[in-house]
Amino acid sequence: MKNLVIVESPGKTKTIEKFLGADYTVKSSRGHIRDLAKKEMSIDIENQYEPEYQVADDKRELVNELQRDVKNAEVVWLASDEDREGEAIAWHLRETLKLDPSKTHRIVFNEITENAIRYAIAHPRDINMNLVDAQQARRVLDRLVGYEISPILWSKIKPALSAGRVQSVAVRLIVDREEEIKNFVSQSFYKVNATFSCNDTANSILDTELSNRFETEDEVVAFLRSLISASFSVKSVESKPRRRTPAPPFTTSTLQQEASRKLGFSVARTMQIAQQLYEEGYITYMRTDSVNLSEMALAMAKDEITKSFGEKYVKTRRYHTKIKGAQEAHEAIRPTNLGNATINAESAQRRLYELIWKRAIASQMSDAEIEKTTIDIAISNGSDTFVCEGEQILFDGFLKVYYESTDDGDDDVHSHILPKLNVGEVLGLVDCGSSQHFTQHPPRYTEASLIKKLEDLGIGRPSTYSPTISTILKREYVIKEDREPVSQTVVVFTLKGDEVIRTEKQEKSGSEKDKLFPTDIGSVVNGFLMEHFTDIMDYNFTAAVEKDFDDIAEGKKEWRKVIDKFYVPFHKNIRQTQQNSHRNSGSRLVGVDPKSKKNVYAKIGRYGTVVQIGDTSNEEKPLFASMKKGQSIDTITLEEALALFTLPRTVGEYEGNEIVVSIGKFGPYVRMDSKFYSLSKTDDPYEVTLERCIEIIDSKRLAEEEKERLRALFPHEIGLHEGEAVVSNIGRYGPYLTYKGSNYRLPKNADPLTVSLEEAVSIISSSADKPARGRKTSKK
DNA sequence: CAGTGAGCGAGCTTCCGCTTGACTT
Repeated sequence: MKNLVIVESPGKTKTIEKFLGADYTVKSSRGHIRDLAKKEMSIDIENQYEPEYQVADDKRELVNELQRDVKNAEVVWLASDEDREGEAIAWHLRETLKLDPSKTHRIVFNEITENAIRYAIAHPRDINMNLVDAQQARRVLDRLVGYEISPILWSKIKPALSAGRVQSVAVRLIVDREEEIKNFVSQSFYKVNATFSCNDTANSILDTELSNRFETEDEVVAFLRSLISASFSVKSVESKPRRRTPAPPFTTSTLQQEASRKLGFSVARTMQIAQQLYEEGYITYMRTDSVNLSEMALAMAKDEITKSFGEKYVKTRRYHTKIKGAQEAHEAIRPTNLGNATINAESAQRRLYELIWKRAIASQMSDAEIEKTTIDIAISNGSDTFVCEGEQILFDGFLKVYYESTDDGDDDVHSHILPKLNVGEVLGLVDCGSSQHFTQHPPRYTEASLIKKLEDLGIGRPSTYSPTISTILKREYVIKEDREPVSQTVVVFTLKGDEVIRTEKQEKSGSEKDKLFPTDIGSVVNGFLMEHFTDIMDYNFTAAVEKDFDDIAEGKKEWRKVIDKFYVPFHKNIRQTQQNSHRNSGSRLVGVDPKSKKNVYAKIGRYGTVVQIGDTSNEEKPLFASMKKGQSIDTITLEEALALFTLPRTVGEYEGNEIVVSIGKFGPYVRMDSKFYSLSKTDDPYEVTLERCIEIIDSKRLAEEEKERLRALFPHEIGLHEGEAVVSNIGRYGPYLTYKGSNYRLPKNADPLTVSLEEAVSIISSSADKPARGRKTSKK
């Protein structure tokens, strides 16, 4: 082997190998190959913050393999991404693989085309140690923050909690927003709407809203009364041309937002499906902060748009990133082949692909031209006007394929054509009324809108957005929940002839789906961090340290000095907080238990939120009970708290045995005759009836009998193939076949009892070249 | 497999950013 090229992502190796020919072997590092050792701090603080790096266990084999390849290569080309992390990966490779500097080159390309790669090979450079140092500073800072604050949380609040530069700010955003919502005072106001008739026979009805809004019922009634003797005429008709411009092609964050709004995908699901599309070669890399499209992509888009929509729809646009701290090592997310408007794949993949295609294509299309018309209608005895707005799309441009959603759900641009009217024309009032509205509190975050906010603040990176959400959910700092709409009384006034009629109606509003709410633990941890680590919780902390990292990358600062300047006061604060702060369980006195006359508290216990009867300082040990889902320290009532102590609960008898309901390690259960039966998610252990318990017991027995019956049928021999038995079976992961000691997965819905021998053989032979998951492979 | 929570003390937990495999019955 003459040349060894090492890139980050294995998805790229085949293509690059094809471009470079037989003299080059392309391998991938699969991201970072080594990191600070996981155990303990692994930073020698006494020795200028010297990091202790270690190859992770699951990277050992890969590193050995690269080591062998390096021995056989004459020249090694380090082709990791062109950003801070990529530069560090190249350096770690050089250090770990002990590469000879004279035979090692650093190259970068941000586009996988033959030209770009050949150009890169022709223009190698050295590893940029300033950039590497900036990465080391970033890494060391994050470790110091995370590994010094987290243990304080363990001792002061609860074990196994965590804090970090990114996750703690993400939680703060959610806690702060909840606080805003709690303090929000809804104001009521009245809108007045009127419908007029005119002489345009094709379009004779005009829906309008009054330019003024009212605060009180009296004002509304007075205004509506004044209309009884009024006449109405067209005061002005104004048309203004407007242009709409397409959104740039997707980055990780905008893809997550749109997939959430348009397809209802969670952030994790979007990334999983995007990964599949990337691996199948359908799209470019999915973790990127760049909106840039390659010249090749621009040309492809132009072709496709010309072919499908005509030349008028083409407008080549080059986008530039405005996001803080963007590193732009990759292209924007786009289809690899813009000629494919869709793909033949399962529904979720296809829908995500189509979204990516539309967004990329639309970004290269002409502006939409819109005419916006505003009609003002004068009231003869008043100064307010009724206003009507309409839009007419003169040229649809990019709207032909794509319109970006907003979080308010205003999803479409459509023509709303107004009647043709002349100034001074007299109009007839058809009907008029007013209804009460309420100002809305700021919206809670969704996964995707939280990521957008973090991105705007320059916090986190495309590769960590989804894992950050997972972390704060896993730590139970936040929960993702729905809220049912609440019914509200709304006052409505209608002008009927000479009378103003007041009515009331019920309106539902405020329903929420998949929103992020802080938990008790999230609020308590946030409060603690805000009190003791104000600087790290500052929304601008990351932006400030990024400035330092940039200075290191430009050689203006030394990374160890930057870290020292941060660490000395930080560590002093850590020591003081450990010593001086009190244990913080978020405890609240709920009331007094009427039976025992002891205090009842709600607080964070070792395993979650609990209610406690009695004080810990007393001789007697207090009683504890876990809170139910949905209950919280702030809102639980004494009654609810005391109700938690009714478990274990005897609900009755069945077959001569006592039935007891309680909550165990694995959730709520029914116990009878020392056997356990889990309650389903919808059953409430405090409420569940004897009848329902019997139903649960019986259905579990039935299910077990059915299992027994099936077990007796398997393994099932389908027949012989080349003298060897083909056997079907049902395992933990669905139906599968066994043949010659290997397993082959059957399609999900296939019936392993009736599957024919031919089908089975074809499954076995077709998966011979690509091993199915779970198939036994020969071990070395 | 069907707790725990006080207090004693051992031993455990934790960060952010790069990137994909593990691979079962």
